Amino acid sequence: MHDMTVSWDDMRTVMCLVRAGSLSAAAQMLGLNYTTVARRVARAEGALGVALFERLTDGYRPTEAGLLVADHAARMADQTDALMRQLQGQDATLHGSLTITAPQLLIAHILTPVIDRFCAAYPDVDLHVRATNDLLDLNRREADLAIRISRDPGDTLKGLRLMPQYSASFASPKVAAQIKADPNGMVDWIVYADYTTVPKNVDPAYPHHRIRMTFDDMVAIRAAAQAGLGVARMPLFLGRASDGLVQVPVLPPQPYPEIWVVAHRDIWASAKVAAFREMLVPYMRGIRDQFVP
Amino acid sequence: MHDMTVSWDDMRTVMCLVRAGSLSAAAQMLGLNYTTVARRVARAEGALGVALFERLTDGYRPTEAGLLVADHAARMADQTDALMRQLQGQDATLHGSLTITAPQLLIAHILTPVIDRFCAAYPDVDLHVRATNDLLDLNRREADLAIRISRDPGDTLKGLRLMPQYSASFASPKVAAQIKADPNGMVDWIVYADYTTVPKNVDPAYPHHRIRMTFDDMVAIRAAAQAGLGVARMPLFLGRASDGLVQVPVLPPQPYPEIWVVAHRDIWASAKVAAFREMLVPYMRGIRDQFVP
DNA sequence: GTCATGTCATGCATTTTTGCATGCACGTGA
DNA sequence: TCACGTGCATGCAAAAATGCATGACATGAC
Repeated sequence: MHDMTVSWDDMRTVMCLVRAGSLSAAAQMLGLNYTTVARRVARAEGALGVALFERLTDGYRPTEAGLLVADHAARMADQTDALMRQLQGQDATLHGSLTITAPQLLIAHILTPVIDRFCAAYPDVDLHVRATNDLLDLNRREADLAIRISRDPGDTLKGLRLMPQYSASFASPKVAAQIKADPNGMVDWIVYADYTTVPKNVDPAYPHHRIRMTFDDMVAIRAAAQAGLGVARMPLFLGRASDGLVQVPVLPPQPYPEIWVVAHRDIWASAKVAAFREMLVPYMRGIRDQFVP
Repeated sequence: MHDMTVSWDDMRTVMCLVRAGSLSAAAQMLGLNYTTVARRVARAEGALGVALFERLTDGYRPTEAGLLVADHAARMADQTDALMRQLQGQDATLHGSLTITAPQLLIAHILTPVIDRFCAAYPDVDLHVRATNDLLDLNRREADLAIRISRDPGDTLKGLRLMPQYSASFASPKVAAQIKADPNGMVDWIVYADYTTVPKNVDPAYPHHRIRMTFDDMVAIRAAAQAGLGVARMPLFLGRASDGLVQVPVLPPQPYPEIWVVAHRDIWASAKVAAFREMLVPYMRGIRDQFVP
């Protein structure tokens, strides 16, 4: 023991255990049995001659040395991520796996035709779609290509602006009729997350506003608006595509974050990513009027 | 296959194979059977879905992808090296392994008393001495501490100047007597490696010189001088300490590269390295007159 | 041509690693 | 207090990785 030669995979295991906090969680990350994690960690400690964890009843807590190992292993993981990207970037084939991500509602209302067409055109590509509002880490290849609603394509990422976008106010036809009948009445708003104020730039013709409720999810906001609970601000494409909603003039169309397609520089030009982009970009150009007033 | 999850140890194996050029050489580097190397490489290729090597009759030649993997693995290796140094640097114990390196002749004629004393004072330290003129890579922990004859302590290394040093000309007593008897006679030189000229700054009282032979090793040069084959330039400490050699005035004492003790910054302050330094430095101060005129 | 030496591939036995099942310790909440 | 969940250690059997032995092939020396 104490020969200072550790298996690199054992270092990776130590890193996962530090991050996960318990043997079983780390094992799940690695797709291993937790017993194996425990044994690998013990082996690493033997090889280094240092205790890397304190064994507590509620889990493994890293020592200073354990944190040091995990830190260096994290940088090794960065190297493997970079390698995978570069290999993927060199990949000139149109088969194998391609993972894209986009916000839930953009996929549901806008992107399904492109996805459908892409699958038909490239049947050998194994397309994975991750519909989430979370910003997946393209550096770690959680996705190869992302369609994002954001002004910022990101630092190590390459991006292309697909579309300008506007938001406006929408409500159920009944609520819309009430507002039209009585502009001086109280307008009830359904707002996103922790916004505690009514949107700015509302039309002065409608002087009275209040926030009736908040949600942290746009699907829920839309459902509430559809149910007649109030007025919601949302992107034009979404309000227009939603049954049971009509645009109301309370909030005139406002600029909203643009739609971008982004990918890591390393894989931007790879065959599968390029093929998807070449289908996506003209399609989005063709439906521009769904996004602007 | 082709799931893009490679074992880190397999990446290390690929790196070694790229560097070694053949399965057996790589296996020796890793302390493995060459069959294992071949199987790990095959497994990595399967996982990445890319050929990493061309199998030729005279060895494995890396493809572009293979070089890419090796490159990233090399940076991972840098991380492990840094980790080992930092762990070692934190080590406050006075037992375990300590590796020092110094030029062969410096050890033989100067350092043995220090080494002896150190082993006596710290019997729990497992001292390894690497007597070589090669500059071992302290970044890769080929040694923990080095005593070097060089003006430059190195970039990421920390150094302390131990001693200024001078060289001079030495020869067997018989040759020395001949030169003294006939300063105008031909002085035969034994010079180092590919030096094709007689040392500069020779005393003008001895006008005729020629290079009789060259060696690439100082031990051999000294032996030749001792055998009466000619005059050799060497550090003062070496000529003075060698039986059968006397200083000759052909070349007056010249400044020679200084003696430094160097270690990587990360481990300079570690207990064992510090303990050795604290024994080495005063000892060298006390024998200064062996090195200067 | 023949031999020696280097390379790699492959089948088989051994060693090592891994997963599973069981048992134990320590909390939490009924 | 007692059941229950979570987290860990350990013994044993299955699975995987490894080493060894053999054979094929190319190259260069004689």
